[in-house]
Amino acid sequence: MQNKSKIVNFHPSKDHLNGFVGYHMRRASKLILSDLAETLSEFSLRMTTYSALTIICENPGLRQSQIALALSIERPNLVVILDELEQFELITRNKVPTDRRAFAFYPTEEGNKICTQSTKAIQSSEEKLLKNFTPEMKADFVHALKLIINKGEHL
Amino acid sequence: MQNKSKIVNFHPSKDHLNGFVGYHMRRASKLILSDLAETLSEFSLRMTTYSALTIICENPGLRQSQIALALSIERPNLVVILDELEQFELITRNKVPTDRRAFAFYPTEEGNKICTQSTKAIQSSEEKLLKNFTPEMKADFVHALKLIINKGEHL
DNA sequence: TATTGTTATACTCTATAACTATA
DNA sequence: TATAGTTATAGAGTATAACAATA
Repeated sequence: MQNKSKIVNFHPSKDHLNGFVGYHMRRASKLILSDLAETLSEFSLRMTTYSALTIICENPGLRQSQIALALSIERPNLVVILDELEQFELITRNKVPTDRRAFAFYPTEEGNKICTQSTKAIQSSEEKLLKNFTPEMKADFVHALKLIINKGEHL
Repeated sequence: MQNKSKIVNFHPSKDHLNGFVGYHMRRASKLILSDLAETLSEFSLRMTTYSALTIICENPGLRQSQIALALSIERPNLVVILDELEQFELITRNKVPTDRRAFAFYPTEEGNKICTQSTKAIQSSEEKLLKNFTPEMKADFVHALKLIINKGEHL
């Protein structure tokens, strides 16, 4: 505690790290993502498996490459993620009649259930973490994040 | 390109991932941090070594545990980071007379130079990445990130 | 006893090259 | 020739336990 106050003292307005998005992004995302990971662990999910499950629940029939593209996950890494969800019987991997190379993914009943439950859990844990935010601030913040994401993808 | 438009079509307003900070945080920070990493690689720096160098340049005499606390880096991981900066002769590791366990860190002349140069490089690369942001939006965004960081640390 | 810095280690996330089977 | 999914692998970043030296 006495150490903490020292720290606060030496990274105030004067330092030029303060203006940088990337610098604060690293620390803020670490906090948010580890909070999220903790919440999701109750459902045996990770950030990546949760994202994949959700996008499949909301867009049944998606193929692997589409999921990878939508979530900014490299295809090789996605394989393990979908394996995991399939092992837990939250999704099914189905051959596509029109393209024998491809698989289409659908949520199971349990998958839909877990998706809904974990989403609620995330909502309440995020609300705790962002309780200093007004709804408008939160909306602006998410909007800013989306701007960054879309910007980067259209380079 | 034609695949991209499909993707955009299936993750629009309806999906509930949209409201989540964590979900977008993962993708946005990946983009920003990899952009940053690319810029810093010109100076043989990484995000962590850059942060450590900068905080040392701005607060000469800091000790290892203070740096770790300030940057949210675990002490064991910081060892390697400071080793690297010392090898490149950007900082010096000095014994503290009053506490023989501790080390105090100071930037070298070269360290200060690289710090200034890399900071300028980051500024211009961030400006490109955030060119859709007004100065006010950027300030609000950084403010939101800081709120998250301070919130999490005082739990 | 507690703390500073260290070593060793492990786990996760991410990225790339190369393969197979289909198209 | 290109694409979908896969395998193997390597590199970061991060986290924890245990230790030596010192407080």
